Amino acid sequence: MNVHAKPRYQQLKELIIEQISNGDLRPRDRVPSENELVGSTGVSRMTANRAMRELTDEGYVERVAGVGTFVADLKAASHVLEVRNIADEIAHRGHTHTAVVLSRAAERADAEVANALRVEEGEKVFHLVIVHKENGAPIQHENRYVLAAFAPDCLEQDFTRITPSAHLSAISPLQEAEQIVQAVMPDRPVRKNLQMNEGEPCLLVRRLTWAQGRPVSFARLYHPGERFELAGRYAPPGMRRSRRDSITKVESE
Amino acid sequence: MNVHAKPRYQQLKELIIEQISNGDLRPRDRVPSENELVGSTGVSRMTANRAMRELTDEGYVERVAGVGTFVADLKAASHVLEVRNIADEIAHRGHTHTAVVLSRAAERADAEVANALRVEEGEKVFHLVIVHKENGAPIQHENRYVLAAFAPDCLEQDFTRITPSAHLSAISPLQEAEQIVQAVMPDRPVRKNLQMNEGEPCLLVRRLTWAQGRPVSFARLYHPGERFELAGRYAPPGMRRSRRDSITKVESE
DNA sequence: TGCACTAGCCTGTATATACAACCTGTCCGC
DNA sequence: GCGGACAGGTTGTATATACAGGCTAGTGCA
Repeated sequence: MNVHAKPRYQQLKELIIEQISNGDLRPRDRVPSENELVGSTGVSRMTANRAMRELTDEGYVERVAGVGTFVADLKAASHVLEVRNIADEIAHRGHTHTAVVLSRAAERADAEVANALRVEEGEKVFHLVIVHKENGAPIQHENRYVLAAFAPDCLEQDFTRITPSAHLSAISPLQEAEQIVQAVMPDRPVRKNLQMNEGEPCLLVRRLTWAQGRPVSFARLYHPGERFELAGRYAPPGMRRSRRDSITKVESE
Repeated sequence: MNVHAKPRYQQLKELIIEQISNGDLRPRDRVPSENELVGSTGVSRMTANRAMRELTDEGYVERVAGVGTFVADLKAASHVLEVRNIADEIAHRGHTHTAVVLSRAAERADAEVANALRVEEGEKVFHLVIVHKENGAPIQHENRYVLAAFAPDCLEQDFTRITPSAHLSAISPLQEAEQIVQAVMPDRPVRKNLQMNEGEPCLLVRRLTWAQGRPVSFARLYHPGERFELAGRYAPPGMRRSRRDSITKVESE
């Protein structure tokens, strides 16, 4: 084997992907079994197994023990948006991130917050309002509630230097998140804090974050419609494209 | 080995994940080498290799040949939104999808479309305007341009039965997509077609789709702000959560 | 005819072995 | 003192082998 050649399992994967792409193999078609691939390509069964296993993980094929391997149905159009930490995004563009803490307080959860965080009404929470700026232009109005029990020293943090999200991660790795994106009209305080024109819409991201098996933080993130874009790049499972290609972009000025 | 036990490589993965979760292993810490794992757990090196390789794919650890394996840095907050085919989404909710084709025409690409599709100005494209409805309520205004060379029989399709996206997939599997989400105010025709109130914002998804190595379609998808939400659920790489958990949801009425 | 069993293929996992490529620290010669 | 060669550990890949367990079709018996 040529030293500079791609690994065999990778070559085999690309061979199958090529046949799927150009129509030689269509959805539901049977893919040669591992032993057939051993016979036709000369690799060992373990190598064929690895290739097919990775194609399974990547969504190209489906396998049934005892039956065979089949080309997966097209997942028609499933596109992905990646939403990154605001400070990281800004840094990634080489811009400077600053933040202004408008308010920080310990509160009792009202009905809406309690419902979002899955706790009893009246549970102690910290309430933060922060405006994030990119090169001085306001880009995100963060209205966040943090479960006090999870982050007891939350109010002592310097949120001009560390985002609440980063502080939460530092306490315990974030397990998962749910978020909802909507277009809304900002209320007056949000509009003024983001220095938006009247009649301009906001992109609103509502995000619920889990850690240690329970929701620990709920945030409403408002972004000015004219200056903010969520961008995502999607490649089908296994195109071996770096995850880092997904970016979130801001149009500033 | 007990017949009913989980595979050994899986047990080993969970062991490492547990140590990362509870803080025994912290980001940048060194993870035992494959040979050390062989010694401490009794599995073969190939089994340890598979476990660590999958942990790498799933983002828990990073490996450097010749050096070792290290716990990956927390990707602070990287959240994902999955955007699915509109007809699938509606069907998934058990609602009925209908579509109205407002216009279909062969055109020459103007500067903006040509730029988006990376072709020369004047290239032949098909232009479709379709309103998608969920249980009768307009939910998406689709303004799409399709490269004529890629889908020559595009204008003959019955787009009340098959979405343009599905038709494109049928020609050739879609390779990748770029999309940008923004909050905007609709122009008059869009507002009327979506039966929106004046002053109500739109969620605008601009999507560029690749197939066979080149962009083949560019679409602007407008959604009424008050009735539409993009929802995403995110779990860190390797939580073994089904991809299907990610949903896009519409609040209807 | 109908049913149970089995042969044979398939995937899934586990192991031992081997070699290549990569990285780092050390030792030796200049 | 400096630099290069080298040893030893690490990951990455490839193979042969083995056995378990799932599924199907066909055989053969009642």
